[in-house]
Amino acid sequence: MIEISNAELSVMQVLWQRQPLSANDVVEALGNDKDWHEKTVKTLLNRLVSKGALGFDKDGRAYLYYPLIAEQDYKLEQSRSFVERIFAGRVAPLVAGFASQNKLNADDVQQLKQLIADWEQEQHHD
Amino acid sequence: MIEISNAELSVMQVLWQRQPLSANDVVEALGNDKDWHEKTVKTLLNRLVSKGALGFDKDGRAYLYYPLIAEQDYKLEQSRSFVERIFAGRVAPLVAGFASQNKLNADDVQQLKQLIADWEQEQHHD
DNA sequence: CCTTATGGATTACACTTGTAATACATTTAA
DNA sequence: TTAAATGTATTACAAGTGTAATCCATAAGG
Repeated sequence: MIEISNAELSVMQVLWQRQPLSANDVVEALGNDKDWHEKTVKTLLNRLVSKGALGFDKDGRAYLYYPLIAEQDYKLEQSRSFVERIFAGRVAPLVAGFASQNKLNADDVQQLKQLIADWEQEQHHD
Repeated sequence: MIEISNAELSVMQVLWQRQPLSANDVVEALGNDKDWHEKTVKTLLNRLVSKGALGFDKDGRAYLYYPLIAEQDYKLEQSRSFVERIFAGRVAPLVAGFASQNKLNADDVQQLKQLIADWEQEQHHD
């Protein structure tokens, strides 16, 4: 899988939200969170293109960038490898950590319950 | 928080399991999984000491290394920052990803249910 | 005692990453 | 029509990382 660095990820997030975008659009979209020079963002765009994470179409002189890898795929793979690395592949201990730090709210718990219900439903089908 | 690289983390895991250990013990313990030269492991030990992640006592000529940061603390912090970076701080979507890939087993679900039960119990106390 | 092996310390070196600056080719404005 | 602005491409440069090799002191073996 393509390696995307932290800084690059921020750029990907923008383009996962809205695409295609010109370099300037991306710079602007990042403006709120990041304090990056325009040149920095362009470097990141370039690197992402080199890595095959972004593609672009030409729009006159400018480029319009779009993601070549799906957000879902990327996040799944990252989760898998993170949980593998840190928790030997088990996700429950990670959630336990959140729980222990009071980082779970009612929404999270609601969603988790739903996931569990779905999972159990699934088991019955087998 | 101290930054620990991937390779360094493998060394930490060994010492979190058993401590203190000599450099050679660590090399040996890693032997199964990693195909690292002894010199490589010693470099990693050195870097971890520089970073303040490991300490050591002298045992004659050799050093006996031990962790200076707690496994729990480290993993909590890593989880927090990972989930922040990838899932905007919400843990449920991560679990959903695992669910969608059939990466949840009965054990995981059992543990999650328990966590939820504990969480709900906690709410009542407030 | 002298040589060799062994432990840690220092050095190496290419690649990635964060963070731009500079160069170069065109548009566009004056 | 010429200078300034603007887009991309190339170059920069230090810090971190993976992966060792070399150096140096000393302990241990012969």
